[in-house]
Amino acid sequence: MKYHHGNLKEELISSACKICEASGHDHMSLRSIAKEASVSQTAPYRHFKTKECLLAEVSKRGFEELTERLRAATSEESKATAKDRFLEMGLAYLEFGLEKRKTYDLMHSPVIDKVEFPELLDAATGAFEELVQILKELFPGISEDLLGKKCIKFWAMMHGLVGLLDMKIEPEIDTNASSAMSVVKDDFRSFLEESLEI
Amino acid sequence: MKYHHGNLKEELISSACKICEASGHDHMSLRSIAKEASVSQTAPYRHFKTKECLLAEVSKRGFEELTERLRAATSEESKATAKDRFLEMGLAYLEFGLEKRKTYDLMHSPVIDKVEFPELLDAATGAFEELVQILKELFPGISEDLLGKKCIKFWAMMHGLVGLLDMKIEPEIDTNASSAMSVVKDDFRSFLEESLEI
DNA sequence: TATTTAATGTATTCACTGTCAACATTATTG
DNA sequence: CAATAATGTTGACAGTGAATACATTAAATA
Repeated sequence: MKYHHGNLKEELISSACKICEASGHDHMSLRSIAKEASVSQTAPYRHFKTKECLLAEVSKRGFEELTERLRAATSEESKATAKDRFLEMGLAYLEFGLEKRKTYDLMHSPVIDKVEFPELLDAATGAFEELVQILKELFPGISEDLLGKKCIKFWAMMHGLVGLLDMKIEPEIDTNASSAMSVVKDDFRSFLEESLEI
Repeated sequence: MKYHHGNLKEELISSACKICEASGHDHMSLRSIAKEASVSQTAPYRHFKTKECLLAEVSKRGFEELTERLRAATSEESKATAKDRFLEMGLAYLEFGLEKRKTYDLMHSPVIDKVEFPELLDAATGAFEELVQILKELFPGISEDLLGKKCIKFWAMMHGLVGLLDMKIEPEIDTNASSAMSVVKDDFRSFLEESLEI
């Protein structure tokens, strides 16, 4: 058992990611993270000025993974049409939001002020940029103005949908057909397609 | 200074609401709430089994106010068309989300599991029902299936938009015209109108 | 009305948290 | 090889949610 860990920073981050996805970001304590990395409770302070900095890093990793998934979904290698790749992107966004629900929460939690973490903001913007790119391809020559609207519309719908899928607020209408989940499962394509129009 | 407060439960809730909107739900401590109500730090436990129960109450009040605002916006007294009242509702939702941002965060925070608080879930569903009603009026005889889709689409867009307006994730396109805020200010009506189509 | 009983508020304590300062060990470098 | 920087540990502090035992008052009952 050597005194110096060697790669503690990385290990702390991955421990934090693990705990986050397992228990949610409000159950992430520095002590538990340190314990997970088999290190003393104050060791993290050699690598992160504050707990928030570590959380910001976890959040950043989340956005990076999201970006990666969105990029993969819209990869031109698939030789699908731009529209199909756009639809794949919507699905990828939702899948990420549902698979990594707790991380997704952290990424959008107000406990981390993105303004204080430029790299986090960059990572978040990077994910957004994937959307901008595919929409530019889908609508060649589109005005910046209209492009912005389409982006926001799509992003808001996706973000809102992920939120709804967990809230279980459902109207008192036919609970089977009307659940948010059913929209995703049965009609997500048309749901998304429609979002292209403005 | 009498020993028994008389109306402590209510005062605790309003103190909690105050602190929530002032500092955000992750800065709400039972001690600060109790202090705000000029009472000992364990007094809240006579009225709330756990802190989460108090937070749930604050969240519930939030949904009730939202419901009230949505109802007012769609009130038939205005004699406006159903469509106009629907648009007013969208605006009211956004206004609530922006004015009471921190409370809105609590209302959608995963720290409160709505399944454990039926009354909270009812309050949340109540707000949703306002949307269901106006859409039923707007589309007489609409199928339950389609109604559900329209509801979810609107709700997701509104929820997503409120989230985006605070995140400040903006694409690297014209930052003035493309900001989420500008969509709200300049084109919210058409943005919303379009959301009616499916 | 008198007395019992339930409701409500307090004081004390506990384990846990983020953070800090002081110290120990190891790696780096002149 | 010695000095110094980097990295990890120990122990402490104030603030947190929560539980317990106790104090005070309101309500119910005889």
